[in-house]
Amino acid sequence: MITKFQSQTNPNISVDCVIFGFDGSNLKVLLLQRAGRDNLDIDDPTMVLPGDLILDYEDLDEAASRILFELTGIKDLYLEQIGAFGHPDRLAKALDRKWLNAIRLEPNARVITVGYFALVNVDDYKLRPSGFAKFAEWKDFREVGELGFDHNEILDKAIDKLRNKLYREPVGFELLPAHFSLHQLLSLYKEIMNSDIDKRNFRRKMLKTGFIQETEHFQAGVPHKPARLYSFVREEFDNIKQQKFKFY
Amino acid sequence: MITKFQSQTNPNISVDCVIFGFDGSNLKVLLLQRAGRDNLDIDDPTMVLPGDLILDYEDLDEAASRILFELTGIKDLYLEQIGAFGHPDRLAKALDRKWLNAIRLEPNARVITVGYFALVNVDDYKLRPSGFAKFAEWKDFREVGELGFDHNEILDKAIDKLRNKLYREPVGFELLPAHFSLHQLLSLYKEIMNSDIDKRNFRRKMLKTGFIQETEHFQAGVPHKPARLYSFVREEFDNIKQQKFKFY
DNA sequence: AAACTTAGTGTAAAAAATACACTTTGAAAA
DNA sequence: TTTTCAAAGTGTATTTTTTACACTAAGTTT
Repeated sequence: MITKFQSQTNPNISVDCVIFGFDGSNLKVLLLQRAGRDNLDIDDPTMVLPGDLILDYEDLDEAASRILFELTGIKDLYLEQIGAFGHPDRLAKALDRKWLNAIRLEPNARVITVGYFALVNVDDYKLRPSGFAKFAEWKDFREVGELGFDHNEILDKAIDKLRNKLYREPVGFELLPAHFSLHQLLSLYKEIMNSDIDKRNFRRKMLKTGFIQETEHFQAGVPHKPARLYSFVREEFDNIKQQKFKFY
Repeated sequence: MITKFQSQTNPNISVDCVIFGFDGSNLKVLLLQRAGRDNLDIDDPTMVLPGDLILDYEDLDEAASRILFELTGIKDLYLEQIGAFGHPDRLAKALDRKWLNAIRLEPNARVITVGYFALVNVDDYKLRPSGFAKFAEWKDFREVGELGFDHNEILDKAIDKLRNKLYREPVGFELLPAHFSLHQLLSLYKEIMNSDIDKRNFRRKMLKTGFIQETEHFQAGVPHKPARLYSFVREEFDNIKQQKFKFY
């Protein structure tokens, strides 16, 4: 990912992706170990977000899609820009510099990065682990340590954006399989929003929205009453979307 | 603005600012005519958002502040990043190319721009019109025509962000004088949100928030009962900010 | 003093949010 | 086959919020 096409890349602009996944109880972030053992002989255990310099004729969104595809094999996943990060010292830590010197054609170039967050269904991801998977790790978002570059800042912003988004639109479905139980959905909301939500009220409210559709499928292989599975009907949501205005 | 410091600028990264103002009934955007008559002999009537390449050791926010200061003389104004815009063809229109060739040291460089929106109190702005003012224009945001580069796209995104922001936080105060009537505030909300809002309900709701404080000042020079003026108490808002979670 | 213009106010009805606890169902174990 | 276990699934009453709606009050101008 890193050394390929280096001559066609723009040395000043990169894209970094925060890939969120949900394992049923915790919100996870996909992290990479910066120095893949076999690419390089520098010993650098730093974890980072997946990212790369952009190619010369590539739009920013395309660059993000490319990086995500190379990493997960998933083509159409939910992707949203977080914003640009451009502090002049964002690449100034000692280990960051060492890595840049080993890897980049222009290690001293100033780089602005554009952050993205992606939502993936972890099950899909497991289907085609890429060559990177060996050095990739799903990490509980609350337990992420110090990352390379300014990636902690990007991650924080991503979480913020995700919360804000979920507050306004039902993006949570992107993190779940096509058929999910209301319990799964509730857990997801609780986890992302970091708050308790009443089960009965949640059900009522969700079902009333009209974009959660009952299916004929049920949970399987559980040692208790299996829950009915539902699916998300995007069209219904799109209809409803003309939200009422509500101000502070 | 444009020719100054050109050798210290990064040729690949610029900042563009959408400056919003409110004249009491309409939301305005500050536009510049791209070719200042006395700088250049190219005849280019294209209107654009104020913007510039960033300086080598300047953070993105700093660059936006600098541009805003140079233009308006205002130092501390509300500023928020919109995001990065990087389509490979964003500078490809014929007039855009002509302008770049006339102005830029590296006219063919790919440029990613980072958009910002700023909220200013138009009264403050009037106090110190800069040298640019002659070629600057406050334009009703609904009546902006075709701008240079991809600036229409940036403007659209800015309006979107502003609405979203206002939906969640009382940023409207940034557009008003320190003392304002509830009527002014209501007009502002109606205009930005593009919707009718009931006067009595608005008053009640606003006053109940606790961050609108009654002052002893009244409107002056109006041919009718003068309205009481209020002020915004940021601290109160900050206290309240731990908003309840509400989902779709 | 009359006319004009905007400021400023209250109530009732509907909708939404909240708090709260027991029964049902299927699988597994006894 | 019965019992146990674990999560699924359900309803109601109260409070809060939202909405719709029209007249009086207070200055200024004529």
